[in-house]
Amino acid sequence: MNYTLEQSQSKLIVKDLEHFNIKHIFECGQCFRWYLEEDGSYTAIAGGMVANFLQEGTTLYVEGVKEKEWRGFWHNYFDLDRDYGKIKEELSLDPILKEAITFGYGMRLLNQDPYETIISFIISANNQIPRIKKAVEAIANDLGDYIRTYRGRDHYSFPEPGALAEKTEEYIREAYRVGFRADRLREVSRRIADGEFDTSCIFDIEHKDAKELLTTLPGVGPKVSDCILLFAFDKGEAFPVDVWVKRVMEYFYFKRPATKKELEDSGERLFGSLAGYAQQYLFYYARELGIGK
DNA sequence: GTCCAGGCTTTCC
DNA sequence: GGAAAGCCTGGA
Repeated sequence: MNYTLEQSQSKLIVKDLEHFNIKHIFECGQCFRWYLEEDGSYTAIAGGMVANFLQEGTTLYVEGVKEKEWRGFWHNYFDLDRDYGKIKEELSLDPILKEAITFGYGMRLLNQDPYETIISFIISANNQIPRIKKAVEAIANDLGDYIRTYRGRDHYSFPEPGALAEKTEEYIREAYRVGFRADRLREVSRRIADGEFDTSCIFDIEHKDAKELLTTLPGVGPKVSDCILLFAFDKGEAFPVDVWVKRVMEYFYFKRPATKKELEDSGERLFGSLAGYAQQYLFYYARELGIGK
């Protein structure tokens, strides 16, 4: 993408951002480590950094990030090498998606840390976004490294797998309020820490095989697996079917109740290799408008 | 092999 | 008090 970077005193100014809206990006449910500040800016923790983003039009004011860090981390985190204009054009051939894209025009799929994403989405099962955010934050505050204090809040990085693997199920359940998910978090962390499960190889295998491999982890079913693949492993064809996607697909496309398999297959059938992008536009659209509820 | 009901922790609306 | 970005188990 052709944008320009400017360093102005303590802030980094990113100009001429296209297909980029910080609210759409953080509030489409793909990421849990962010805070909406009173001035409408977003503070996010990623890559061992705490950054604050305030968007005005196509300009982004960034606090806490140096130019080198933007180029070395945030550029890729925000998926800025991808041509969203082309993706949106192709998906807009579908009239329903055209509407969803008009609504969430600035959504981008973040490239997030694999382990943090795996843990976050195991926690997401049968859970609500505010609670998921609290649990992820509690884990980081307890086991992560202190980064800095910003607007009165202390921020910590997300820990390495070994840290959670060392804790007991009881401790994890009570300290982070994750209920029945506690032992899954411990076991998955242990497998990754011990090298039993190699996350890096998932980048190199195709979506279907990657999904099968991830679902061998306790707490990772088809939906959670597709979320992890879409948000951390660059698998744009992954189509996570959650309650909102079920609602929106039944409401707009099937116009009747659909089976689990019909819903899972509909991503590839309707949107092909862009199913994951379609899913995000539809999810944001459905949830913000309460469609099918 | 596939499908489905019931249970699961806790909090938020 | 029901619902929540579901998964796991057991049984048909």
